[in-house]
Order: sequence, then C-alpha cells, then structure tokens
Amino acid sequence: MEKIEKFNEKYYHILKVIAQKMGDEKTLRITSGELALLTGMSQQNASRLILEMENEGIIDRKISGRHQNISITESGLDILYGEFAELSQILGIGKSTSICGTVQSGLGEGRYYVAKKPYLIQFNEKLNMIPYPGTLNVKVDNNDEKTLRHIRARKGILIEGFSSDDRTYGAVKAFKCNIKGVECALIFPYRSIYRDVLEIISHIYLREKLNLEDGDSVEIKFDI
Amino acid sequence: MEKIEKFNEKYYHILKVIAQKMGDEKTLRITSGELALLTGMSQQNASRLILEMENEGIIDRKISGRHQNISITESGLDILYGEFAELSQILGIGKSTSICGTVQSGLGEGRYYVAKKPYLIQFNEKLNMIPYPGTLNVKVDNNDEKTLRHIRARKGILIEGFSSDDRTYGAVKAFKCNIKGVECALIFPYRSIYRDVLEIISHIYLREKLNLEDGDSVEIKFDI
DNA sequence: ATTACTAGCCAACGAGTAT
DNA sequence: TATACTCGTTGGCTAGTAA
Repeated sequence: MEKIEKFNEKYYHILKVIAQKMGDEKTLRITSGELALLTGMSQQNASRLILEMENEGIIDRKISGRHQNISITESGLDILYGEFAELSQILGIGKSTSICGTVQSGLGEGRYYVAKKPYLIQFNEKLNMIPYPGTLNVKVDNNDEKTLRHIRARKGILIEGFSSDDRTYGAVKAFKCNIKGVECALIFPYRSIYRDVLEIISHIYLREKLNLEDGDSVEIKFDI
Repeated sequence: MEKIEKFNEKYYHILKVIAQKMGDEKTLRITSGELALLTGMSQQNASRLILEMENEGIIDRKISGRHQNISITESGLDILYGEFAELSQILGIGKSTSICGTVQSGLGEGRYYVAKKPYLIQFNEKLNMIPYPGTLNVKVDNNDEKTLRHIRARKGILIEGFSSDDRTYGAVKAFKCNIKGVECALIFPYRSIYRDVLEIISHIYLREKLNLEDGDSVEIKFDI
C-alpha cells in the first residue's frame, strides 16, 4: 500500500526555477514564455508543465486576466526539500544542525498517543528510549523554519503505525536530538503537512528536568 | 564561447544512486541489473546510461571479466555538488559555514597573478578590497573536503579573465570570508579541478597580522 | 552469469495556431 | 499581448537477444 516516492524528474527542473525566481516572495507573477526562457524549453511546454503541476498539486495558480500568479504548495516544497535532504545525505554534508524555538503548552494529545503500547515498543527498540508519557511542544522560531523543513525531509527513523479495535494509528517519523545535553527525540506524523510546532519526547520529564516554562527559549540539537 | 552549464537531467538520477551506493568508498562494484533495480529502470537502459556517462566523463569504469567497478570522476562530483549548492541557494539553507586547514607556503605564483591590474580593478569593485600582493595558502583538513566542494560548487563572485600581450589570464571565482575576524576572500581559477589548497587574499598581509606560520591551523568562515 | 546491441514504441517535446 | 490546444516528431525507454 505504501507507494514508493518517485523522484518527480519531469517537474523538478521547472519547479526549481520557479522557486529561484520567487526568492523570498510567496507568489510569482510570471508568463509561460519567461519560464520557457529560464528553463530552456518552449513556451508551449512550459505552459503544459504548469498545468500538469497544478493538477498534481505541486503549485497553485491564480489567473487574473492574461496573467498568472504562481505559488508553490506544501507538496511542491516537499519535492525541493526532499531532494535537498537526499543530496545532503548522499554527500554527507550538514550532519549537525539545530533548531531554536519557544516552549508552549500542547493539547495533551501527545500524552495519549505516545503511551500506546505498539509505539512504546518501537520507541524502545529503535530509539532506545521509553518515553515519559507526554510531549514537550516547541514553536519553531521563524528563522529556523527552513532548517525544520530540511530535517522533516530526511528519512529519519520510522515508527510504524498500527490498528487497534477502534481506529488506526499512523506511522511516525523520529529524529534523535538533544536539548541542553539531554537525549530526546523529535517525532512527526509520517504523513502530514508542515507544522511549526514540534513534539519532543524523552525518557524523563523535560519540563521539570530542564526547568522549562511556557515562553522559554530552547535549542534543539540534531546530529543526522 | 562560454558554454551554459546544462543541468544533466538524464544522468542525474542514476548518478545519485551510484553515489549513494558508494557511500564512503571510492569505487563501486555493481551490475547494471542492480542499478536498474535501484533506479526503477530496465537493465538495458542502466547499461546504456553507464556507457554514455563514461563517454561524457562523468564516471570511470574498470571492467574485470564480467564485472565492472564504477567510480565517479571530478566532473561527476561537480554535477552532484553543483545541484546541492543550487538547492542550498534556492532554499536559503546553510548560509554560514567554515573550513579548517593548515597554513603552508605557496609557490609565489599567487603574488604574480593577484598583482595584475585587470584583476586588481575587479577585486576593488566586486570585493571592495585592494589585496596585499600575495596569497595565503591553506591546506584544507580532510574532514572539511566536502564543505569545500560545496562552496566551490556555488556561484560566488566572478572575476573576469583578460588577455595581455603575451597570454590570457583565466576567470576567477571569489568568495568573501574571514579569518579571526579579518575580512578576506577565497579565490579559485574559475575552470579547474578540485584542489585541497586554498588561496586567500586580503587587504593586509595576513601572515603578519594574524601571526601565522607554516603548520598553524586556521578556520576560514564563510557567510554565503 | 554478465554487458550491450538492435528494434520498436511511446511519452514528452516543439511548432503552429486558436482563443 | 497572454494561455493552451492539436499535431507531428523524436529522444529515451523497454523487450528481445547476441556476445
């Protein structure tokens, strides 16, 4: 059932050019002819690729009159950050990095999920950690959003999902990390869109051990 | 005359897989069938691409009996590091980094080249620096070779080449950097193979200012 | 077993053009 | 001006098979 992520070669090049041209803006007003020039293809082909990418959910378009405003969707960003992460791994660059953020209160959901037995067994086996039943929620600083996207795009450690009587629990992606020297792990739902709030687990109660309160700044260090 | 570097889409995917499978080894013994499985293409196509990449100088092959040992050439590495650098720039990741190395004596060539007027004019305009006539040579630590390849692959600041009566002087690629807070610039011949000795220029005589002698360790910091 | 030649096919392309 | 449809062509693919 798990579909193998195929590197979307067809759209990769033009997507890269769009991202480059966008710079720090969120949308880009560009004609298919300009894109054709930038990519070295024909206007017709650029137009066709744009249509296809829109259908595939890689980009969004707002057409106003004869012009189009293009933005890149989360799915499109995943392609770019995924490729970057893959190259980082292959070339062995940027193995250690860190993300800064602010402690905040979660909704208490973390505690519920983390405590499920099938997850616990895997946390123990794959992370060598029996987590304290609860997660530390950290809102990522805006400056480190890009770093988070980079980490998210990496393979990480797969914690498999499972089904209980009533419902299914999705797969989780984990990354070992540390806060002020305390070993912990960042966990994401395996399939999810980008969120700027991290959930951190550890074998101990991080808030107490590190004396953390809502609003405190923390630096989460990764060695991947 | 300057050929536009075309992103070699055709070979990129299989090259990535080869690099991944190689890991830290220098060569890889692999059959076209295995490569086909890893890339999701037919054995015949993998074989054909390998032949083409060999002809293009992207990989080297040693055929022993029925087996082949593949290695990636400098030109092949340029494709991978180039792609990584491009994505880094587009996504705005890894803007600051550093390279460590050891000071060593150059051959005195640097002094000769750097002092040429057309270079000096551009150093002043583009780097805002009238360099001391000579270069600091730094042998890069093995650990930082990958970081150097990454920087090399970036666009940098182009110092154009020129012709004098007797010969031509090639284009130079420069990167602003600093050593212990002193502004300087790393310069490469624009077209050259990988070398692990850096040439650094600065407006002052770095050896004296920083009290450097052969064998001393230095950290060169980049903000790109 | 392996590499790699040949033939045939089709997805993706450029050109022309409608809108 | 633009975007994007249709059509003819072809580069790059798979399959079969020789070496």
